[in-house]
Amino acid sequence: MTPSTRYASSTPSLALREDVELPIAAVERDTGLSKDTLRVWERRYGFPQPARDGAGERLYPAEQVERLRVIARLLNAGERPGQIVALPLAELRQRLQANMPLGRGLALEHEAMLSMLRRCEIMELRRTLNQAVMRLGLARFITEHLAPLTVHVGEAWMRGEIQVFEEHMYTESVVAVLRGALGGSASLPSPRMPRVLLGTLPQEHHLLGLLMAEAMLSLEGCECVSLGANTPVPEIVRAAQANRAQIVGLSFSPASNTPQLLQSLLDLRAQLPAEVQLWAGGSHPALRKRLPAGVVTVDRLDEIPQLLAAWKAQAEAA
Amino acid sequence: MTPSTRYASSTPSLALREDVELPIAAVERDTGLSKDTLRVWERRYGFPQPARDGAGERLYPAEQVERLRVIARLLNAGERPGQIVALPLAELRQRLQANMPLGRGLALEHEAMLSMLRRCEIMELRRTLNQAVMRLGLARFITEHLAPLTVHVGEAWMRGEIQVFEEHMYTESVVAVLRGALGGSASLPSPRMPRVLLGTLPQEHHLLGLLMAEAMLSLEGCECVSLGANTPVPEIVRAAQANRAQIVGLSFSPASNTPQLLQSLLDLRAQLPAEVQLWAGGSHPALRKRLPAGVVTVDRLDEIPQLLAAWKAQAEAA
DNA sequence: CAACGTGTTTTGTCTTGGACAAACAACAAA
DNA sequence: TTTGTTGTTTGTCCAAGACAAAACACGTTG
Repeated sequence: MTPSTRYASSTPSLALREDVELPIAAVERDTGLSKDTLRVWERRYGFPQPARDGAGERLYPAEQVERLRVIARLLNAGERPGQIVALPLAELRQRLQANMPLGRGLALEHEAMLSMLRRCEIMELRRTLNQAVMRLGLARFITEHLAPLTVHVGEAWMRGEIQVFEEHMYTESVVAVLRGALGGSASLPSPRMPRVLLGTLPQEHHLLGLLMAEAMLSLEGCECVSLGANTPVPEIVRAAQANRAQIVGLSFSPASNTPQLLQSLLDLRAQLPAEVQLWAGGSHPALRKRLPAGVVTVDRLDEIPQLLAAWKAQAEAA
Repeated sequence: MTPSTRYASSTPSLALREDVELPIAAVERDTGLSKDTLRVWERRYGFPQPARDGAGERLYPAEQVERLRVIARLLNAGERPGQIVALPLAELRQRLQANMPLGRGLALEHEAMLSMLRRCEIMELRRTLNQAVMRLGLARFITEHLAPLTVHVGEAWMRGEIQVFEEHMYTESVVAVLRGALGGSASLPSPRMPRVLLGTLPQEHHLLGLLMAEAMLSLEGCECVSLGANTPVPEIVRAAQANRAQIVGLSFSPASNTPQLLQSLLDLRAQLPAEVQLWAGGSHPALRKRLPAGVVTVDRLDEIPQLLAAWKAQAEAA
């Protein structure tokens, strides 16, 4: 029923070797490029050029899959297939570097936390984070520490400097700290503030941005209902209705693809009542450009209080 | 890049109407059935039978999509396509009812919580959960309340009695409560207890079971590192190594498919050092059957203390 | 009764090459 | 700078056939 039932991740015995060859379904899963796209690239650009198994089915060498992964990232960054698919790996890597906004100097404290992450000192990391919450308060902690640190982790992952599992560990640690901090304070929602429904669309698994937004909103007195990651558009509409939400907030990491993002925002705006505001936030580049009418861009987390003030003004006018 | 860029779920103005027709990519997204499968069913079983647009492309009426959704659920429950695809909707619905183990009597308190969920009284739900934690303590709360309630929610979802967004809201609420409770107590890990690495494999998004396990383990004094949902096998191996984990715990919801589960366990067991125990838990039916050698089954959450005792005994012998 | 082969059927995925519409770039005109 | 037009790029869809893995049914053995 689901893709890749047949082959799974079967690397019989000598796993973790880098010379394994993946069938097309596995490559689709790993790179996010559809089977159709993989085949048409092969026809048009001559890459990838997978080997074939006994039955004539494609087998992609790990090296080509890696190259495809880099290509997929560049596509996300706005490059076009015809320009880059045939390029050698070194050239691709170079362009990736050029495209990155190249991380500015990082605070010493942040460096320390990253080093804890690399050394897998999870408990120590959590303790440090918790102390920072205590010292600065939750709001300042998020806007001044967590947001930039998370962006930096994301970029380091894009550059391949951080392993996937380290990024997972980071996410889990931050979730634990934030939820712990939120649960402890147990701020009561104010009746004057809006009910906010939060979520991310399908294909979008990063929920750190969402969680930080939830924290900021809760601190301002909003009643937040989160749907977590990966909720389809019609379900968000139903949830907004059922919760009588006054604002719907979505979060987009740089990973999600632009046309789908825009289309979903358009759909959502069309299906939500006009009096419900639609907020879009996250570090996706498309959010800096012009969005569909009636979508509020949340550029930075520390704008949230102002945006809420604007909402209140508008609500009182009506 | 990703599927359904072209059509998305574009339902221009009259949204939520039930007579819209969806293109094949949208149906794939909505039902989880691949485009190939949809086409081959049409060829073999005569259903679905989509209309065609001007360009000869399939357009599925909403009614057929709904029927496909029911079919997909029945497949998950073990039925076979040839037996059910051609059946009318009423018959399908009937089988869905028959297949369910029909929830045994539910405690009044649980009924109350479900009704809060349906009425979207999230804050009330969290408060009730938090009170139960206080009253019973975290361990009893989890084994006696949360575990059965979560199973019940999962079954209700399978039966279609609970909307997707309601299930998401439930998950988020429980995560908030559990993380809050864990963060508050901040139990220090004991040096005598094992370091445990937790995670779920790709395609497995349900992390409530994992979180409950993490709570139980932490209460026993284990140092837990969670990778969250959706971590590939090789990354789990790397993480286990980097964390010097002594136990690796995986969680499987009934949704994940059996052959992939078994293959992954086999892979993982082969790649982990022999002295690292591999635990598999969750409500997936395959866990009740015989698993690969060297995999410990965690049938119920309240077995965890005994299993830990066994681990300690074995560790001291070596 | 469980466990293990063996043969048959079911079923999802992969293959091919062609077609086309939406998205994009580039240039022209208001 | 904005707006419209033209040409190119690019991902998705279609068709029917082929095949291997999973599931089933059955008989046999421990």
